[in-house]
Amino acid sequence: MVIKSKLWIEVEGEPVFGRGRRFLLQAIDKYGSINKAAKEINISYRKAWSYINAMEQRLGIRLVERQAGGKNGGGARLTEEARDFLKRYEMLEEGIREMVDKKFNEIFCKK
Amino acid sequence: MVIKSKLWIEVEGEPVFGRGRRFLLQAIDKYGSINKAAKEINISYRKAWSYINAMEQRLGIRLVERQAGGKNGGGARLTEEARDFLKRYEMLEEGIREMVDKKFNEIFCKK
DNA sequence: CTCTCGTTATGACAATTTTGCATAACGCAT
DNA sequence: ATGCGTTATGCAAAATTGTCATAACGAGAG
Repeated sequence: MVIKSKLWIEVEGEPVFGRGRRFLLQAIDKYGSINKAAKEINISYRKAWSYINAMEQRLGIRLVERQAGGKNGGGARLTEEARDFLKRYEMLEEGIREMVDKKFNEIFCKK
Repeated sequence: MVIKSKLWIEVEGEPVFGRGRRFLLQAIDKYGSINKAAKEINISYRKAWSYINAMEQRLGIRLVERQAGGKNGGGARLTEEARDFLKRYEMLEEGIREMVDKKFNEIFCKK
């Protein structure tokens, strides 16, 4: 029996950011490619692309600069806005999971 | 832009308890009927029934005593185990949402 | 005894969402 | 021109979720 928690941000009732999207952006930053990033976190390119589009549309911010074709086939990189958003989200997530786990253990396991 | 959080308990990778199931059990306790409880929280009886079955099977605990037919057509009531589980879950949930909201405001709204 | 009533119980089908596949377009390098 | 690895996107398949219809139940009324 394990505890799970999820944290996400919504705009107009639609999710725009959460742990999965965080990992996706981080991986894009690491590889400079949506394709490689999607492989890294085990989702399809299709899904990654959908995520990015939805995020950008909902937030009204450009998060990922993309180029199809060119050197090495092209690639993608994060905008400054994306980095800022990512940084804040990381701060938000920090400590929450640990707190939840601790509480769960106290209540369901100890006694 | 709003923050959302979710908390649930899994057994063998399958969800067995969360906020929705909590409301369901509480409503069953209140009305003595799965049917009425489902209406109260706006889910179909079918879904409520599936939730209960899955919970009981995964936890290996009987949570809801049911009777079809009889006085008033029958009904359902929580077992002691269900009440205990419910109580612990309420303790677990308590304070977490508030903490998340506070953190979110500090990070995303203040500045 | 038979009928009624409001339940629980379940199967079958419909609708929606998610996932995966195929393919086009791009632009630099060779 | 051709090849390469990307981004971009339509479409179908698969999985999930929701809805509806209907059976069974058992006390109580008549």
